[in-house]
Amino acid sequence: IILWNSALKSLAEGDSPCDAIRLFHRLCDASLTPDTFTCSFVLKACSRLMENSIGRTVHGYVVRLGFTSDLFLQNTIVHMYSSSGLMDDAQRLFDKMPQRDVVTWNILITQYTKWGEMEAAHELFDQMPERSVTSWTAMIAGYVQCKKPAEAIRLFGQMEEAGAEPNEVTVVGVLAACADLGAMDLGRRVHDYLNQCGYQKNVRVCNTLIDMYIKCGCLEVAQKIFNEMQERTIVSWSAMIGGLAMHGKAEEALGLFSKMTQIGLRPNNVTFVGLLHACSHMGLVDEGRRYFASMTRDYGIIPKIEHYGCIVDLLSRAGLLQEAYEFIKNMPIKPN
RNA sequence: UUAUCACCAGAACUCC
Repeated sequence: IILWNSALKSLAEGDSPCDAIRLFHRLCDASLTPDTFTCSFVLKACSRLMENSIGRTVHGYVVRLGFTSDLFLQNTIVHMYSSSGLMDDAQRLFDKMPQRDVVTWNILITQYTKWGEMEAAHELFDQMPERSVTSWTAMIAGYVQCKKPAEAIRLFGQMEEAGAEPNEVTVVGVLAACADLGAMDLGRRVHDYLNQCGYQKNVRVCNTLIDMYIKCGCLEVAQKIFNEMQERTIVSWSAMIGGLAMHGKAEEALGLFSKMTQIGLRPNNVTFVGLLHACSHMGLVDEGRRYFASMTRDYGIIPKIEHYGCIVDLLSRAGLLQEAYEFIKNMPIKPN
């Protein structure tokens, strides 16, 4: 069963979680008895696929196998229901659980925020017996995601008052809120703080810092952080390219893009939005068209509505209205 | 041997 579990784990965490479910069925057919680990991996696969009907079946197995007192597994089930849209089922299970831990609460809080139900999330947050850093972070990130950055920052203040230590993930949320608000003063303070903690080595932290400085109009600092990063991801590059475009530095954006491809990093669809945006603001019609073509030809990226939007924008700004109109009429996807 | 919670980048319109 251990071997099966290991295989299940990697499938559940890989890019084809439905294979984990298939394997689980084979395991059952082979009349092996799943243990708690087995169940947790299938449930994880279900969560990732938003497969709540299979998830419910697995929940049934868990009950039949007598695993209901395993808190770890119960939490996984709460996660499965809530992340796949069945908040009511999740809440019902939560309500009748004989014991809960901070993770149980965090899961439900996070999922309420994901579905935009900040009031419900906050109510749970107020009710929970003890809060971990994750609880605070989940709420802060939730407010950011719901476009309430001021609330996020207010909560961050309360977190400090409560004496909880923010970690890397927390600061990402706070920095994102600063970016949305253009609150560079607080952003800088957080930046100082994270330098002291050594968090500046974290790629996601740096990416968010870059984004924050860009949104606050401080391109130089963003660029400096980008240059000094020990390791960059596609997000780092895309943020920087998009930032340069945002500030009218199309040449530099295009230059950075070619540097990126030279080192063999593959752009993704977001990178192309930034690039096309740069072209559109500089009136680089031909370049824009070339990048648009290269996107699919060289990188196999299927353009989405936002890419078509960029081209329409590019053509229209350049005064090529007729062509823009033709382009819309010929789009293979439905224009919005 | 293995399991559960939080975090990063993107166009156009409006406002700033």
